[in-house]
Amino acid sequence: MTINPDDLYKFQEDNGYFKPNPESNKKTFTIMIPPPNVTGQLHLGHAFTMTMQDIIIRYKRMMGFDCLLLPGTDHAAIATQMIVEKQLTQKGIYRREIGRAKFLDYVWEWKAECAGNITRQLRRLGYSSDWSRERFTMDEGMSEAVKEAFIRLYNDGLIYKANRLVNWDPVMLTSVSDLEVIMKETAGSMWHIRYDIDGSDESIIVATTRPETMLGDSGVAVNPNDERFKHLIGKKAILPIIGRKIEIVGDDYADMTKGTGAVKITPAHDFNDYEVGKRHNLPVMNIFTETAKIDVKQIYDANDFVKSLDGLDRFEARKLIVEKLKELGNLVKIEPYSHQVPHAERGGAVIEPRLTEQWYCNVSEMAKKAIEFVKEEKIKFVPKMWENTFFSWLENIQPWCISRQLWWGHQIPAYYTDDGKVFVAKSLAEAQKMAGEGVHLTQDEDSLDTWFSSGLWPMSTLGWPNTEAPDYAHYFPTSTLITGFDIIFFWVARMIMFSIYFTGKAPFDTVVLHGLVRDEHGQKMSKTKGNVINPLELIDEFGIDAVRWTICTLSGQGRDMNFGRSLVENGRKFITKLRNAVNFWEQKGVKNAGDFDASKSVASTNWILDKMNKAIDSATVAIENYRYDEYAQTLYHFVWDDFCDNFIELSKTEMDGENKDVILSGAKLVLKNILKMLQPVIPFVSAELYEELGFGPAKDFIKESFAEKVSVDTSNTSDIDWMLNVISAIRNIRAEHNIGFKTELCVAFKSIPENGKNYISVIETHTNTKCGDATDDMISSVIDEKTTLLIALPSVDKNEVIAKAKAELQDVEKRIASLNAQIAKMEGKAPAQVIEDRKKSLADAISKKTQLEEIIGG
RNA sequence: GGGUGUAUAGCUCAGUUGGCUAGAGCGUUACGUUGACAUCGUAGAGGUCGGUGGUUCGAGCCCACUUACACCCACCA
Repeated sequence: MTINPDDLYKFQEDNGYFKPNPESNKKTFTIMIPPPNVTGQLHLGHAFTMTMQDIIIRYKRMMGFDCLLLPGTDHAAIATQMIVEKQLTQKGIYRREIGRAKFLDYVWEWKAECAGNITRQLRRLGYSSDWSRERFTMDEGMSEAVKEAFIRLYNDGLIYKANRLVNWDPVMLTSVSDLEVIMKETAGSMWHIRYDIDGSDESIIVATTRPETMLGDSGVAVNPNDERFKHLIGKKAILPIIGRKIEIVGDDYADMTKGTGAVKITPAHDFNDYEVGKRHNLPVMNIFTETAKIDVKQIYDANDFVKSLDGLDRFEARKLIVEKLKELGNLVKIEPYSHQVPHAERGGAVIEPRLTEQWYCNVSEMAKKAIEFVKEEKIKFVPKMWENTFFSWLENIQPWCISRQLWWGHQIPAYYTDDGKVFVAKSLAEAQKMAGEGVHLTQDEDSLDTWFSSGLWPMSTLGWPNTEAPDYAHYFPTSTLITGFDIIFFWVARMIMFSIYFTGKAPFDTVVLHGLVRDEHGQKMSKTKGNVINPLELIDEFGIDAVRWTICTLSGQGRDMNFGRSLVENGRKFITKLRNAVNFWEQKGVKNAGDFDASKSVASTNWILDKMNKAIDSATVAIENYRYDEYAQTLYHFVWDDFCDNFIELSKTEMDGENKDVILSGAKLVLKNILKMLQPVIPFVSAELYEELGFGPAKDFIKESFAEKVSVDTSNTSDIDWMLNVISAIRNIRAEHNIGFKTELCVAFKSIPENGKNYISVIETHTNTKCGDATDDMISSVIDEKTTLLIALPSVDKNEVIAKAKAELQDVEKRIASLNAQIAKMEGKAPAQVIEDRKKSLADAISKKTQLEEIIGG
């Protein structure tokens, strides 16, 4: 019987298995999804984040917490608007022509389709979230939260309007925040241009990477300490081409070591120049349209040449201006120059600083609080190193430009009278009340930065601003946030700031940050490289459990994760191994085995139960510390090496004897706990096997408690470890001497209750002999504890054994010498325990030496 | 320019507060496999832990310097 994961998921979803139960008085554990953008499909990075969350949630559920995993999506203002606009443009539909309302209809249509896809994909991942609580950052409750937050911040004086230079995207025609600007190293040129000095034979040479902006120059800055130019301060330079007289000012901003030491000042198109201009009262002249084309209307002294540039793109204009300068003889030189050019994160347009009026949010106080909370460990970062990144950003935080000239998003709840008075209110009606009856009001056309609403996510999804909302009261603050490090500033920091500001509480107590998902060789996945892996295709090919398992093995230290198909193949192999082990025990009748009776336990069951206890311990520590990789590794090693390779093999020789019952019941107990530990990672296969082994219906496995340790007599477990070492050593010799060709060396293990000792027997069996047939009469030699295994192999050529022993003796002697030296140096300085250990090693080595000498001597 | 991270086997990576002879998976070599194994088992080979110097009885781990790569931030001359 196999179970279709999608069917099991659907059943569990339909029957409320993923829903929390606020009525229960269990401790809550809550994770909010980092809402994926409604811009397309989920990628592998999403699969990682979501699986990491789901593993923790499933684990915590088994640990007895009332768990809420809340799903949802983000409207992703600029990204989504761009995608939809692009699609419409291809169909010959233009946003500006159809107008805001109609355009938004299209976007909502797209959103519905896209969010539907995303949620379907999340379900296929096995994301055990409560879909009845699904949210979207632009749904009604969210709007309520956004308005409330905006109004409160406005009333508190933290949100305000200001006319400043902003990062302007001349393609999307909107402002963007500093974070949305990506600096790209770009090969360009440095143009050295000579500006003559008014009323003098002198001239000054400025260097620039953007000659076209000279049309907006209103000054030249030199360093006041620069002996070369000191005397020019206060004089005027004559702007070539136009002939405008512009002031030469002394300002520290001018760096004597950079360029020519003199820098042209274009206050309207450069953030630094803007500041310099302000300091020296230089005029601000905007020379571009909103699409970054030359706008001659704004250039009061434009001559015919400049007029001929009207409407030209900035880069086109650059060429013509450079030509002109060359022609006029003002171009001194051109050097190739590589520099950082700002690009829009979305769309990639070259950003043009532009003077506009925008809404800002002053977050400096919030940032201080956020830092305080993290320093006081009210919020912990995993891994901790990200705290530094977090601090350094918050310590230098600038006012956040929150308005966007976009249609898709939360429209700013500000209303203007015809004469420009502003009323900030939740609705037109409320604004009307404030403004007075009959006053004509229009709402601000702009919308909010998408991160403004997602910054409220952990609160707003639960019902805030209604602090009485049952979910908010019960599940806020949330527990853990799991997301990529790339949105620490965009999202994590904003959530923390907002939550503290509005509720006084941290939105979560732990932030788990993971790295980027790369390909097998650590290369970034990109379409151009063709190494992008679609998670859904992987699921189709390998099954969701194998994919989840692989994700788990790779999600560890918060570093980048290298993902390749071969790793998923390994995951699939592990699952196959598990199935085969279950299959083996089923054939042996484990289903009908009774409860494990510790009083009848034998060495091998004690041994495996002891290993199980240790596995439970280390697995628990691993997952509590978000060390998914260690969790997976612990289980892998326990299942494959301890349980399959050793316990199953050991039990084969015992299964036909009087210990059969206890072995089967022991195996059953171990199997159940293995499945329980695997449930969070591979929920579907584990559920299927759970049912197959008769533990209960697959659908209910998710509700099981987590694996628990059992009390076990460990007095004779080391015998098994010793024996495994013996077996391994025997095999080593056998392989080296090529003994046992066509035969299998079977090592049987037997507990004799009469004398309380464990014996092992080394048996040469023919391949068609059942392993389980090993019985007393097949024992060819009985080895007592500590007897060297070499003796147990009568068929070994004596000379070879001696040769080998001689070689080994040399190593042992070296080791004894080294240990002696170490111990001598340590004496009185190292901890007693360490010295003891070292002495024990020395004793072992000496005893080994004696044995070897006996062999050689004999 | 400032900051962070990484460097350990052919590849991808683990390695807790320093402590016995540095581990895993894949790959590789040899042997075996019709008895749970869509393969599996067993064994082997493979490492002066990026470099130099230091602290220590003892360093992959701590300190200083250094090299290479990656990423983040920063005022585009």
